[in-house]
Amino acid sequence: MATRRRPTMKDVAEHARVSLSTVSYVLNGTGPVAPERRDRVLDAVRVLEYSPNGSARSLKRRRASTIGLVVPELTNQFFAMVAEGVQKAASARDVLVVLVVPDATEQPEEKQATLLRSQRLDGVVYLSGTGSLPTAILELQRSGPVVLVDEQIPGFDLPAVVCDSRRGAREVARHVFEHGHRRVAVIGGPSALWTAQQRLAGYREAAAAAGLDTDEIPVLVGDYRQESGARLAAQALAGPPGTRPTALLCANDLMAIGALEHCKAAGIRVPQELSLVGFDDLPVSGLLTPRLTTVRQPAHDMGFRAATALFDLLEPGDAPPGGLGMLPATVQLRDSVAPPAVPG
Amino acid sequence: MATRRRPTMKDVAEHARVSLSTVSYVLNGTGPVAPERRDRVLDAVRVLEYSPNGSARSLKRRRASTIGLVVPELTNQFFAMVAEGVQKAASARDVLVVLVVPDATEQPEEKQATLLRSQRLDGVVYLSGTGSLPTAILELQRSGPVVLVDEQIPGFDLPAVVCDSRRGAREVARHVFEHGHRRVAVIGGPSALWTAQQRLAGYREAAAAAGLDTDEIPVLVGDYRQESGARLAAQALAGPPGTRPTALLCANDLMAIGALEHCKAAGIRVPQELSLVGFDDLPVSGLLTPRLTTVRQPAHDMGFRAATALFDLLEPGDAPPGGLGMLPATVQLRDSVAPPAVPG
DNA sequence: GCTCGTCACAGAAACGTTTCGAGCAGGCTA
DNA sequence: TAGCCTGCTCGAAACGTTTCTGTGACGAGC
Repeated sequence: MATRRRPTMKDVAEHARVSLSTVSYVLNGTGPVAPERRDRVLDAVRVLEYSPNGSARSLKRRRASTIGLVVPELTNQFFAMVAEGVQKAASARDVLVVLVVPDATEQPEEKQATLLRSQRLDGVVYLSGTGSLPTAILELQRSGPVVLVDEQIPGFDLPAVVCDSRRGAREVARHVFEHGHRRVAVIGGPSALWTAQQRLAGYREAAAAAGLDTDEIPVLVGDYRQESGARLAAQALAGPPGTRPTALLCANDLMAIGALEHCKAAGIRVPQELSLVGFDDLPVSGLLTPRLTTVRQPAHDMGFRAATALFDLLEPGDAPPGGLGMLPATVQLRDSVAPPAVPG
Repeated sequence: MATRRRPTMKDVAEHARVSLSTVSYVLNGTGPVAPERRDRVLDAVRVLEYSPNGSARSLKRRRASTIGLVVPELTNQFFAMVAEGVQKAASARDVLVVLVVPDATEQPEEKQATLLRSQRLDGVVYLSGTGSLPTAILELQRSGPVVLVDEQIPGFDLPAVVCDSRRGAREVARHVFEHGHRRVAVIGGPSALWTAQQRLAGYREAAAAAGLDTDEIPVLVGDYRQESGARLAAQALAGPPGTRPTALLCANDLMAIGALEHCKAAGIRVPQELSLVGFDDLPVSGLLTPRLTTVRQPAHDMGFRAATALFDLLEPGDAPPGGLGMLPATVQLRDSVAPPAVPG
């Protein structure tokens, strides 16, 4: 017995004794079809177990019903949460989400653009994370809509869903300064990234408001990964005891966790000897000892909004590219901040 | 100026003054083409910025160069790590990975099968996680290759990449019993899942070896999520002090973390008053206080192998469905296990 | 009783590839 | 020189949809 091939619309049409176009009309709900013939078609579909060929459909419709999701790394739970939000918005529209993790690939940037141009993706939600060049985004953007998450490129007004990182950073830093810290260090993100710049700016605003000379605050540049947090914490705390910072402002939770890791290894007690704050509020951050004081971003919501905005862009029917705008970032006060051991 | 349409092979052919088929031969490396004409084609491709239309290609080739990745939830870092492994194997072959998160969707199971039948996915890597019915997998499997990760369905010999959960569970439990614990409770995974069964079996083997009556060990059934860990820990520890278990064997780290969360809230000191072990070795597990004793699964590698096996299945050219087999699970001894407060 | 619209339907032309078969040179063996 | 292979090239037919255009039938209006 020959392996039976998958049924096509033609088979359905013959089985239902109607034309190809009628089947198409029934399946898509376009065009008027008499009830009796509609039922015949639907029956045939059921009997033959027909399901439409997505490739042919994409080819004809000039739309893949698929979007890309570029994530720097999945093991960062913040990205994972955003990804779930994107998934949710997409699945509600029967749109597939293809995952692109540039770091796991060899030729990252070029491939991405090629991918979009190959008509297999209608658009892209882009999470810039560990410091890739934003110029790649512009290249992408030439051939299809791109919505940024937590990123903005000065001078190019690309659609983006962002959080008020600056304000969040300012408030969490203010919390630190209100405890009396005067010598602090910043473990920042990749300086090319908008979030890194915003958070740093927020820290500086708070420092200035506390009467500090912002130029004297050391800024160590990390890559938003745990390892760099540990390494830079070691570096920041290397000086002689009297001159060491009493608090570390980390631009994301992962680096704060790395810093905490270093402190445990080095026998530095947190928060008694060193205060620590992060950014993102990962699910795990509340479980550490001490529980990490940080800033929460509505990750799931950001992903959902970004995807929704992308769909609005793709079908400029009804709504303007809404949903964009600045989401609040809220400080989560917990246990990793305490007054410095030696005030002043 | 009219918005210029995307160039097609026809445009390339005209620009290079060759036929359509010649262009195709050059692009795919199939069929002999004289060097001089080959260069003409390649030039034209560059000049016109041509890139092939993926939909048309898929339609003609009867292959989408896309696989599906079904994950119960991304925020579980174990799944995220597996996903990265899958990504890596796929991107090496220019295959796209579409993410399917049934929980984020409304009609989970039915949609998945439909998806595979629509020729938009060549195959699927399936991570069964929080307890969906394995029967859905069989339905999927009827219309395309499916490779399971950390799951096996008795009676159906589906390709799967698994870890030796049973052995890992046995050894970590033995470690607990060697510390003198006699009253333990199991916080298990969904009983429909192979991993849950295996791990429970491993725990029981160790208990039997320690001379315990395995029937007397309470088994609380969770769903591999943190919340259920916290809830079930509360339940397990509810009895009067003398009868409470002195150790909790948790079938994955997330539930162990939940249990730890409950202990902190309830003022139960770990490991002094209660020992705790998990399974998976999430990146975060070594950072908790106390650091969690658990069993490491090579998550990234599992994902990579599963995807590789899927590709072998899709192109039955060279290798047999290799890469399948049982990977080792290695115990990570850390600080969450100590002798019971009152031995005996 | 004829034309005119409307309503259902069918035919056929795309969409952009891949690939089979045929054609057409030119060099080789008899 | 006739025949034959070999190497390159092209035309054309798919692949399975969507959708434009055309065409009967039918009722209404003069």
